[in-house]
Amino acid sequence: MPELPEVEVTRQGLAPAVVGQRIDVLRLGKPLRWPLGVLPDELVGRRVVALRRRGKYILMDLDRGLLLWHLGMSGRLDVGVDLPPVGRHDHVILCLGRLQVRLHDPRRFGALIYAQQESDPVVQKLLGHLGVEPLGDAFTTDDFAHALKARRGPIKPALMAGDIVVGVGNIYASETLFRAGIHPARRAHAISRARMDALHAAIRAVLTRAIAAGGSSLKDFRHADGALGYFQLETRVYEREGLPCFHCQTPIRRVVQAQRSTYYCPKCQR
DNA sequence: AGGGTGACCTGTCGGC
DNA sequence: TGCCGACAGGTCACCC
Repeated sequence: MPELPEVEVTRQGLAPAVVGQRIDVLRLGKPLRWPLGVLPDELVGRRVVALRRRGKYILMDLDRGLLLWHLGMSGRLDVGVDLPPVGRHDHVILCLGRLQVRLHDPRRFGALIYAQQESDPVVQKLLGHLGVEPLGDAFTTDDFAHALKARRGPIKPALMAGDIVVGVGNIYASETLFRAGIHPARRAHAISRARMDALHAAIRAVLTRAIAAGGSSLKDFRHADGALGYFQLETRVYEREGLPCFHCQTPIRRVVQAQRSTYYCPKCQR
């Protein structure tokens, strides 16, 4: 579910509540994608120092070590002092004083991992191969064009792979390609430099706008405080198969690429 | 090395 | 109503 905007909105909502707080209890429910890597009891007493984001991971820095959170496809973090009773899909419960943080994840593709430091092999295995942050200064048009030139496959899976640029998942890949007027099956290296630049700009614009809208709440996603995101009201092609393109009225098409649905306008995108 | 595929897990929805 | 397949925001290991 959560792509970069949803993870960033989650981080922003969680940070003011948990930074400076001390972990009193950590309870684990059904197993997630990977084991925690430490006994929960050993984390008791540690203090949350900062919350960062790298791609779709949330890095929770503790006064000793760090916790790496991932929301998978269906995960969300709920935070509050008065949350409803624990449900069957609340697989991690973190108590910080009266405050609770819960990882709610029906499909359990999410993860919570502990490491002593960011340079640990466990962390590097997950983060080491990631591309640049799309909203940072390191995401330049020159580097982006250079990386795309080295890809012979279709642009949409290349965009989602995460080794060129992070955070663009299935919704935002379709949306950014629509806004840049690029057909999702176009070979990456064959896109003109001008259109690569347009895609670069679209990635920044769409992700920035999606964060401002609070992310996309399709099924499970909610902010840490339970609020919904509204970017799904602004999508132009995603899940709009057969509906008229907002620009030219041509019916939006759905195709499958690398086993994921792709939505595009056959007239506006070439 | 890039790119495709299956796997992980649970829930929902549409068709018969 | 019940069953069955398709599909859902991610990403890893594995194959060529």
